[in-house]
Amino acid sequence: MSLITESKSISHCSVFNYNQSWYELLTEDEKLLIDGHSVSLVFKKGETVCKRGAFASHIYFLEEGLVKVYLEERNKNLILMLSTKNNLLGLSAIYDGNNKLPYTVSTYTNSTIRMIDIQIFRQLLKQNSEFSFHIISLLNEKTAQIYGRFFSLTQKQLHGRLADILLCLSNRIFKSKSFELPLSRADLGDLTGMSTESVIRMMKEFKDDGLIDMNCKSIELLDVARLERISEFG
Amino acid sequence: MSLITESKSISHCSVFNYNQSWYELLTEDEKLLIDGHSVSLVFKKGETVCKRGAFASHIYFLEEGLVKVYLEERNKNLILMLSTKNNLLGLSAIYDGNNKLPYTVSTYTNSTIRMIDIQIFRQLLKQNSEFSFHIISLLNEKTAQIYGRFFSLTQKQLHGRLADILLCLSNRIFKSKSFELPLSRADLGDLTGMSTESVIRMMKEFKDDGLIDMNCKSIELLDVARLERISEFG
DNA sequence: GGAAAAAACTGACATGAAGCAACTATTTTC
DNA sequence: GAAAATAGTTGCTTCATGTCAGTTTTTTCC
Repeated sequence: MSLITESKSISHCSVFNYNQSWYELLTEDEKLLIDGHSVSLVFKKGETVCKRGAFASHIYFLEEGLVKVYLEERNKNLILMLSTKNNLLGLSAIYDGNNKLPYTVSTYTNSTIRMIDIQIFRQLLKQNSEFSFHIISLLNEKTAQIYGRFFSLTQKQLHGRLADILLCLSNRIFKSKSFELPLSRADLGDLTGMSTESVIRMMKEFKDDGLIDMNCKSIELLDVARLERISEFG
Repeated sequence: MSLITESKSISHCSVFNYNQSWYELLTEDEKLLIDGHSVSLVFKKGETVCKRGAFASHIYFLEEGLVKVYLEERNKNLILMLSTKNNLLGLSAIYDGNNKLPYTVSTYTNSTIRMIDIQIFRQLLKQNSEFSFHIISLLNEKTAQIYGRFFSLTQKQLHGRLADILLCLSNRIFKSKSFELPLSRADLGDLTGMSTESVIRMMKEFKDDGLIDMNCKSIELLDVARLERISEFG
């Protein structure tokens, strides 16, 4: 067997969707510690969970809902990823020296978020290496996804980027070819690095070409194979 | 004191430059294990150290030299980061399920790289939580940097992106306002997401504006304050 | 040390994609 | 349930940036 595998094209997806097995790696005592130092809060649609630059006081576990993780500066936004339930957020704030949040998180739908004391989380990482190994694994999976999006947004043009995001929404978030979009066109722009107007124009073009069907917020992918080709050839 | 700090602008740097303190966190036995399961190799300028898609067999510790970490696909390249000595590479390959390298690494200068058996490295991560905590910290620092570049390349235009990379080279790699560039203009393009021709034009513009002095491979930053302003305002 | 290859540069040109302005549709709010 | 705000849409214009084709300079290597 060759050491080099067929070079699969670079994945471009923006969703992170992990299971909660991290919790199962903790001992009973450690679980109690987490339980005793966390609270579950409900955020309404559109609320900000945490803000880039703030001191990181918690790790966030998204129990229910849909959120965006993004960077904002001078009316320019870049959505780093979308996250669905059972996903840990704020892990990136764990590093020596700096303990500020590197991104802002806000909700698309009403969301339930367990806020875990970051000191406790740190302590568990330092004492339970099975747990910290799992977290490393998790961070690396996220990083690989970010790399894919980085490539998509910097190397492909509008068609490819829009195809990427539509496929991603269908495959990873809604797990169906037709779905109701909770994001605005402006959000799709922040996700694909294009202007709102271009999102609209490009989506209309896709509709005219029979790639998708679309009626305001409801979207259906009609020709996935062709979308994948568009995604691949940029 | 406010919980929210002044929102410092998003860092955009592409270099990673850590010390080797990870090694000091190992016990004597563990150090011996690493020593016994690693070899130090010399790569010549321009050689490929590892290739995206290959099964990850090693963690790479750059003892000396300068390398680029990048994605390539269909004659499109994106340099994710540059790395100088005392830096671990290939950590991103450590995740459950998938163990393929997410990027390609090649050298700019003759480089000495210690290749550490990835299974041993994994084992140490699983048994020494101080060590794995440090690796988490390290991964997160890298991720924060990638976010900054992601923002730079997707939200700024050419002036800003070029200013970013020049400042980065000066501050983080060469630690001097004047330096001999080991990268080609095409590499600067892959680093900033612009075409080679645009790199050349933009650098000439910077030279004409008195921001930098430049003579082929040797570059000197003349007006750092103005470059920083250009970086900030995109 | 000189030929060949690679990298750097230049100008003309084409175009992808953003910005703007105006208008409509939909949602929120009191 | 009307008014206000927000989101979606369209055509037009502009400009930033890539592409191409050609020249010059630098580097590589027998």
